[in-house]
Amino acid sequence: MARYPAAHKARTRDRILRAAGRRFRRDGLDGAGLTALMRDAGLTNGAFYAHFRSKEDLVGEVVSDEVRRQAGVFEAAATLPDGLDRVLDGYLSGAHCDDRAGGCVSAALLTDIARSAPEVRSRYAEAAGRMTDAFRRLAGLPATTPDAVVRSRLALLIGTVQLARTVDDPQAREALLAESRRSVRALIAADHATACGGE
Amino acid sequence: MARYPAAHKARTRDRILRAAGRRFRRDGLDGAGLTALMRDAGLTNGAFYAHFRSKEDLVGEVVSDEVRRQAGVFEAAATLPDGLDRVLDGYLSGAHCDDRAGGCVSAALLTDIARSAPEVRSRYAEAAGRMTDAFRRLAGLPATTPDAVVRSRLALLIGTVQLARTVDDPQAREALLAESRRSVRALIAADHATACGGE
DNA sequence: TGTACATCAGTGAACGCGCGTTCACTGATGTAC
DNA sequence: TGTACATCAGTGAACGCGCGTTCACTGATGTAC
Repeated sequence: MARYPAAHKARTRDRILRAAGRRFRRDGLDGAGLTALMRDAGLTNGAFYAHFRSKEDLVGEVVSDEVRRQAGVFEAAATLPDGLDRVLDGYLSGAHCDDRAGGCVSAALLTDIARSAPEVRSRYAEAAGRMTDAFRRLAGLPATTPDAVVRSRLALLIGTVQLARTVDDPQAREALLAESRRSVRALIAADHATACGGE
Repeated sequence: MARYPAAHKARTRDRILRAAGRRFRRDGLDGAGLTALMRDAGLTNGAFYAHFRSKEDLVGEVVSDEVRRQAGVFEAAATLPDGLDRVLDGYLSGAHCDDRAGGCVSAALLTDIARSAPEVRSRYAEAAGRMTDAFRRLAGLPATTPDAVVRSRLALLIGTVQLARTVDDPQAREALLAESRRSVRALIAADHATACGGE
């Protein structure tokens, strides 16, 4: 009995997931083909089905993975004293707008995800729960702050980057990003007040 | 010389635009095929090229048209005393989330649009300018309120509906919508204060 | 009013292409002896 | 240590299909006489 080390296949699978993550964010879930994305991963098309049942299966895995990655960014920043400022400045930045392939999956693919198969949507929703919890901690809000409040803050981040990506004029784009940075800070400050003082 | 009345072709073109608007919002810009969408319009595939140069041309026209339609909704509401409340309650509603094919094109297709050809993006941006102006008036804000501020409010509306569409639990979805209704009202109230008071 | 006609909106088959998927195979791997 | 071998990750050609697009054509139209 001879086998490749178990880690080998897992690493290849990870390479496919990462390549797919970039392709999907750049070209859309429908716009990215398996052949191209397998070439990005250094493989040929046929190897795909040794790792995933179907393209839809891959989409679910990628979406779940990428949302968790974003949650990880929030979690990592939450250990820093100025973590929230760093995240807001980074997320609502021209650099993030320019780097669709490497940026937040929600900002790049949320409308694609919203019309995907139920399984993809529910995998997104599950991972988004982690992202919500991470952002709550990052914002220094108590666990009693409802999910809906935290999600609404995230919706502002996500919607802003999407809209900013359609604005070609760099100054107008930066002004939009800056206004949303200001707005989300104001909303979070009010959330703190609500959490402390009640109503 | 015999011709169909000029209005005939224009009406057919409009039927195609409306059918495409629904298909695109339901299935995505890549996911909707011309054959299906022409069938929706009561025509066969071949007739398409008598009305549009290419699918990309159609996408540009549809995006532009649909954003203007949304701007029209805001403009119409602006004539009512409680127009803003009506729009916020309608836009940030479960009904809007459920009606992707008939709802706001930005909420249904913004990530698709953001990665489209430059011409599609610029047509979106141009029409979005009208939507911004309409929303400024609807919110009762003065013309001096910067585009960036109004756009940031729209980003919250758009992002919220997109995110709400991934939330399956009806109560959790409604809570998110309600929180964003509250937040956008608070932000607009602050915008009024800023416009009046300075700073 | 009735008929022949030029126009052109719309038809529907066909095109090449890239898609997701399948499968017979190749060849590098670690193991057994 | 060296060789034969079973495993299985990965190859690459092939599949049917639906895509966007083209084009020779059909047939309903309003006009000319």
